[in-house]
Amino acid sequence: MVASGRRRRVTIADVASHAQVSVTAVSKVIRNAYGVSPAMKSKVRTAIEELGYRPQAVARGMRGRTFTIGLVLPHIRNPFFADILDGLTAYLETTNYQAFMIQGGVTRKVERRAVDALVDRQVDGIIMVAPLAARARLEEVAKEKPLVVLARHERSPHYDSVYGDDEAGAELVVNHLIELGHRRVAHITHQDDSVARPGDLLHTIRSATYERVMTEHGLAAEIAVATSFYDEQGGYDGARELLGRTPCPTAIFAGADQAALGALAALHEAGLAVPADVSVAGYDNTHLAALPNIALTSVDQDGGEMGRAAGKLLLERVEGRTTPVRFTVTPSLVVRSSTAAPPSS
Amino acid sequence: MVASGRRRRVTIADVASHAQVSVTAVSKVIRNAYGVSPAMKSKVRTAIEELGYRPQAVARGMRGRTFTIGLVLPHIRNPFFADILDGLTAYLETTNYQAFMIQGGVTRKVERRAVDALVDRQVDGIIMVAPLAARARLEEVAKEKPLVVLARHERSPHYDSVYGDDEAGAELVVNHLIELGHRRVAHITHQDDSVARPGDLLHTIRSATYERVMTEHGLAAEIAVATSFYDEQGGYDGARELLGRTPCPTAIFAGADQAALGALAALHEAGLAVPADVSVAGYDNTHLAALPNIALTSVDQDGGEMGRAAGKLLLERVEGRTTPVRFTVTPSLVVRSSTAAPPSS
DNA sequence: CACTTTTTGGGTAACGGTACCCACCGTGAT
DNA sequence: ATCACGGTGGGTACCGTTACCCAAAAAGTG
Repeated sequence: MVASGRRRRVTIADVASHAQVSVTAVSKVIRNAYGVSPAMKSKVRTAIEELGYRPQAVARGMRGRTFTIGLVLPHIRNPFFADILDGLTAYLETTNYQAFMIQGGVTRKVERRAVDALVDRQVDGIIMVAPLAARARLEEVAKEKPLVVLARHERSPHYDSVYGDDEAGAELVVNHLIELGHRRVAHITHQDDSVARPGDLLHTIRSATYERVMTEHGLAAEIAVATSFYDEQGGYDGARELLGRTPCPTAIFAGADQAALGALAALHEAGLAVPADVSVAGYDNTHLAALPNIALTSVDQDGGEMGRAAGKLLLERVEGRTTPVRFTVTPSLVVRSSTAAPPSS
Repeated sequence: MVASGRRRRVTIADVASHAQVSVTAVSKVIRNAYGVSPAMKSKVRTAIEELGYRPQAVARGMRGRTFTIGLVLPHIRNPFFADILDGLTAYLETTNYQAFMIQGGVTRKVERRAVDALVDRQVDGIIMVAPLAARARLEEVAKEKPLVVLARHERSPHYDSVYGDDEAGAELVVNHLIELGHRRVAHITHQDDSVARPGDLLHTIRSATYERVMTEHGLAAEIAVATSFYDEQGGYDGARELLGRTPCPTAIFAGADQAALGALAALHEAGLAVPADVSVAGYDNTHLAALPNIALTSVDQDGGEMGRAAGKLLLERVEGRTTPVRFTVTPSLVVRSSTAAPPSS
């Protein structure tokens, strides 16, 4: 009645007395545990229905599961993350689990707080997308909760990994640009607060692959890398830096679509036409890349599939699996009109 | 030791025995309740420190608060939502609370599931951004948990509202376009699964204001509205529909930046130059609008401020306030080069 | 100095479920 | 008729924390 005195929730005891059975019986039915007759089952089900009972996850969590999993995203500005989330959500809809999202942010400290917050709230498992933490820290986390790591090329015995084959993807892009006739292909890469092994980070793999492929084509001397961030501002800054060098590149491979958008902006501002003067390619094939006025050549990797896989692997771990599993996605190149042969000059 | 037997967490009892005090004392210290001597306080603090104790939110939730609040976003594809989330997160950092995000999706059914999931997990309060639910349903939710509704112009006695002055914002845009000399100004609006009163929905307000301002300028005959969605595809479709009409508009006011991006794409595809042939304006002033190659005229409303305000109001309610509060943000127009005088033809 | 009041610390019953264990029942085999 | 047994239902301790209550000690009062 009082404003602060919110309506008391229906509990398992209410259901039990309404159905004239024991609390245990109700619990068994909702967990569909062994040892309940069909008659009991339907009697309890009816009572649950009639009272609109929903078990309180928090209370369940004290003894067992909360049916909650935590998704740690660096931020929600990258549409590619939205694809991952959608895939995960779609998968979880077939289960009793719910995913909550929390921002891992741009520093390890914030990321740690986010993970701690999830652990403190007894989630049943955690999915971390492109985490900054060192591998040792991830294994710590995995010791507390089932863990799946997305977008890092690690294989730990203690958690599962889901990632795209960034080496193959980067190779597709760089080869594409070189085949078009470009020699001065530049690259925009990312640097953050991460302390993972460089070889495990997707942006490091993309940039290392860029350098390798350039070298393999005898273009080692043309290697030009701008280090900034995988976001619009980063791409803008990176492109400006590259354009300031002499000679100026005829193609830019941005390690992410978001950065590619920033690069397009910088090129526009510099009065350079795309692709007539400079070609631009990105990575992730976000839906913005498909817009006709952007028409960005990009690497497609199925984010939805990655999210789905992560959810599936995580629940397997929640159910008890302890052997590590790795799930990889093969990328493909989507050529659009932001890339073309270099100016003939 | 066993793989499934994860390390037992440090509990309040461990802290108590380590500090040689009672469980009650520890509880009092972490809640900083009344009745603890400074000596006791420091003794307990040290023990907590030494054991690395963190209270388990789930257990706290059984008696009181979980220190968790739930944020229901329709989706995470709109960068404007990211601004809101950042503002909220920044505010909550000054408190003990943590926000978890969940997708409300595009249908009322999914939204309901999301809210139920939060309630079942005993969050202390809920923030819903642009909810689809009817007002009655929102009041139901508010009966269960403290609630703040963002981006809907409702004033309920049972929850708080935070929104921008969409009437003022829309007026700014339409006036701007008319002052530039446009007469055939068209509008792209949004339609979804919502069953709120039209007058409470921001997109309805924006479109109604568009019609009102047009009429006030004697342009009632020029009113042209395409109904689709506030996203890239919706803007694309809407613009194509508008371009198919005769006479074709010289300016398009898209109700959201995301839709404006789609409109830009459609115009580009149709071979029309912006702003030479057609001017385009959006709403929300997302950071994409600021990119030089997009340079979208848009309405700025401080999403971060809205998120912060929502967090503050919600915690006030959690603390016991029951009188409704309304927080509004005054928008401002940011003119960029996507709008100019109409072709002289 | 006796007596009240305040301060400080602790015991313990909840909170809402789960899961272990036990009792009962009817059946089929001996 | 006795016994063992799978199937079914229920009693209850426990999960980690809070908040109510009480007791003892300390401080203040006449």
